Amino acid sequence: MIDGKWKLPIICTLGDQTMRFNELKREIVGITSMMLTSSLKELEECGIVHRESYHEVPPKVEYSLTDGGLSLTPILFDLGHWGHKLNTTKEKVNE
Amino acid sequence: MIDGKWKLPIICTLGDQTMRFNELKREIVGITSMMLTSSLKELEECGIVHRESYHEVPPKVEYSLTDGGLSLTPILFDLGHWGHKLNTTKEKVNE
DNA sequence: CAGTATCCGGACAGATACTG
DNA sequence: CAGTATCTGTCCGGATACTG
Repeated sequence: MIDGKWKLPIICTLGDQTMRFNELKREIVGITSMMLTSSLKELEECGIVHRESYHEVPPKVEYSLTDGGLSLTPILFDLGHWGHKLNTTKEKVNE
Repeated sequence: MIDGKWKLPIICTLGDQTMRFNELKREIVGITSMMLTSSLKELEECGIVHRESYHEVPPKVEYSLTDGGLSLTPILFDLGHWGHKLNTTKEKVNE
């Protein structure tokens, strides 16, 4: 569901903010327009990301997490903690 | 870290049990020896899975989750719950 | 029983160039 | 600004056959 290399970085970067396309692109180092576009589209289809498009010139599109997406972040936070703890434990063993 | 198609199924199947190679292979539908071997090896290197090998004939190898691996399961459980809730919400919207 | 060796196809990430 | 189109290479997963 959140597969692909960039979904997690996007969700974490977005957090509780509302960001525009190029803001995200600048924040997420190494991502290309293509990857960002396709990842955002999939996240939107999953109901994780909300997309607000203003039909203006120049175009303006804002992305934010839906409630569903927001409810994922604490779990991701736990997961991050778990990964960190696991690594420090491993380092201790290696010493 | 837990990428690849089979890591999660393996962790979930293992749970708090100790299982042998072919037990896992039988339980996890569709997995091949290769995938199971390589996934188990990576999980072992991450410190998630413990491997106990008895040098007998016929060979006997038992796999179980380490404490680190066990501490992951509740998070995975939350994640599963989250995914489920997200889907049911989406279905409601589609109705 | 518990793997290893080898080959193969397809999906995906990335680079580049272009557009409304 | 916010994307799309196209091409390309790589790597992962899968099938099959073999082994201590």
